[in-house]
Amino acid sequence: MAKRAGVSASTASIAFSGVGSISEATRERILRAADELRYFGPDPRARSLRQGRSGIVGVVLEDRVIHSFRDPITIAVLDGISQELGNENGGMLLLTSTGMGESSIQSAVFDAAVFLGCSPRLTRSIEVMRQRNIPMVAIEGQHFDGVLSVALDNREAATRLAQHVYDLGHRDVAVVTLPMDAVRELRALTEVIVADATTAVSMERLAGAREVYPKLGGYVAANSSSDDGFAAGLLALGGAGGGWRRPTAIIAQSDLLAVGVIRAAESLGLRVPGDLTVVGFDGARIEGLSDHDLTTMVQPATEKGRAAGRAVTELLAGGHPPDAHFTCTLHLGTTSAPPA
Amino acid sequence: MAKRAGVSASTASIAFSGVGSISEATRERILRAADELRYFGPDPRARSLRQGRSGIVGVVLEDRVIHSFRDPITIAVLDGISQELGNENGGMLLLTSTGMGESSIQSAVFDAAVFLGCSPRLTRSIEVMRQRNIPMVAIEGQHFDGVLSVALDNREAATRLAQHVYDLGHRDVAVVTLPMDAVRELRALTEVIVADATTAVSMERLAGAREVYPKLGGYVAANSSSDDGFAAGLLALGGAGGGWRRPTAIIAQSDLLAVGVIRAAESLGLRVPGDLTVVGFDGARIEGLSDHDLTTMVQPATEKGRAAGRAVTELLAGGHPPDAHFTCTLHLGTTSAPPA
DNA sequence: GACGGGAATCGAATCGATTCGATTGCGATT
DNA sequence: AATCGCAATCGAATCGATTCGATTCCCGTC
Repeated sequence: MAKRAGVSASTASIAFSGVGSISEATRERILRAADELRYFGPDPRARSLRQGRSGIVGVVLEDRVIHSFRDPITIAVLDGISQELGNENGGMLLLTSTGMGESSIQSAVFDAAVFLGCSPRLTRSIEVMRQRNIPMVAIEGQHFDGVLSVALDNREAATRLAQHVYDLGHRDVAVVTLPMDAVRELRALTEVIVADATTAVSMERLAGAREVYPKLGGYVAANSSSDDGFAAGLLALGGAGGGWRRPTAIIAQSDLLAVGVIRAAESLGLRVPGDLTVVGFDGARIEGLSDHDLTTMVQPATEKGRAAGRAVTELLAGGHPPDAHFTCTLHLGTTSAPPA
Repeated sequence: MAKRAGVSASTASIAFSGVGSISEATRERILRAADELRYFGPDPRARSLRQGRSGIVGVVLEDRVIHSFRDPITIAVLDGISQELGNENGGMLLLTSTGMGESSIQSAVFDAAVFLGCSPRLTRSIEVMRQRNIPMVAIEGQHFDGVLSVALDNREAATRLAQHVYDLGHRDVAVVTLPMDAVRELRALTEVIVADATTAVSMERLAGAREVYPKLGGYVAANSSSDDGFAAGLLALGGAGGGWRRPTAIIAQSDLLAVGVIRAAESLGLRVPGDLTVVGFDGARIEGLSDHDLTTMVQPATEKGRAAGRAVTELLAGGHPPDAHFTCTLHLGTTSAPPA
């Protein structure tokens, strides 16, 4: 114990933490001695064991880091969380829920967890954390008992957006969805996939759109990126012959996908919105779409993160914050118009 | 101790960790008992105290989370780090070195640290970590004893890039630099700022350019973003009257800044590269620059992250990996041309 | 049949703090 | 002068595992 240096044992703890009464004299003596012995305050590991607090908040991503970080919504959410947590407390521990990553969720040191998306894959981890009394907050995704939820009106918003497309007069419409499960590859959207889907956001947005277009079909993108949107767009627009009719509108489940779809359309010589209406979802201001102003549902991403951060803070303080709900607003851009 | 359930005490540890010999019978008995008692393996905090390992790698950012995440280079580096660390081990703990954040660097639980940029602000934290025997790796930035360095040939690369501009015939050139210190606002570049600069990357790139243009002046951007580049570009191009001559080329210290400068130029009615040559730095493929192919120095960002990740792994295993050096390659795009 | 070797198990020490109750000492109160 | 109260300090218990050395037990060998 580097602390004996001065004189005492447990008094040093008081000198460093400032909790408890201590004379100014000993305090200084202890700090000076610590300085000479190059002791820089308590060991974080021991401290966290004794106190049961580490100051770390775990953030569980659904994707590989690189994919998550390329998504402007995820970044905005992370920023919102960190805004509310502040730097002082500790930090955000990035974890992923992919495959074996689960083990690290169960063996890592943190006080509270925020899930960015919440799928059945997490069932066991959630049980573990519940048993350990670790507060949990899920931003979107499936509901679990004991997990505070920060939600978005994905379904209703998707309906409103589809209704807008419908009102413009479109009847041949296709959808490009976000990944529906752990499989990350471009596929035609089948009812089997829908039935087995585990990604709540994609399902909700699809269900919302199908309120307006009950038989809505299309493609499942490999990821939420402009390139994956491009690939899906090519398929959706370049379809086979026969009785097939090229859709006059495409509903993309994210702005990144929408941007890719627009690129695909233009590469096929189609004009947006003249020959094709494209709508997105998210309201992420994506650079590189200079010529267009995307019609999309704008979601309050940073606010979601902030709400999650606040909830974590309250939960750690022993409070019982309520679930949070956010709503999207329709942004009418220049990428939607009546069919030719 | 939930473990007594079965029978023993320390044997349970063996049952869970798999280290040591144990009969298949007791092992199963213990695991079954644990399951019934809803015991899900050892407490991470206690485990990390005893073992002196938590599996967490601290990543120290220089900026607020939101700024760091908007920078494609930072993201690529983070991805590289996480690729090498793998999910299994634990996770990346995001910390910031801004202001008071230091305290959290010193009190957070982690086994090794990676600095994304390394400024004098970190001096004390580095001393603390050195004393605690925590391996450190710095990606660019100032050199510190005991901190393994992953470096880029910023200076030489900047010289090569400036030489390219010079060879094209440009003599009236301005620079738009990255932030030079903790001050985050747009300012004219003065020698006072240069003398007091703490951000190694900016200084190196400036010094490199000044090998070719000794008196190179310009503006210091508030951050590395397209918007900040736009603001700086407007100032650099819209300058006062008198003996002032509009530069025929602008050297931006990052691609994001360069994109902003191009936007500024076009908003002033200037053509790139007809009326103005713009070069960047980084080689980040930035969407939204569809019409241009930026001339820039391409750096191996993901590779830097990977190297840092590998170094961390080796250091934690007790090895002594060498410093790493990376070099940039000039990409000749369509934004540089001889002056009119 | 005694002994050596190895596997399975247990007890106790340890990791480095925090915390709570107990003790000491000193000045004020009556 | 005895008592009370309060501030400062200390000892010991605790947080929940891992680890090391010791002990037991069983089997094969000479």
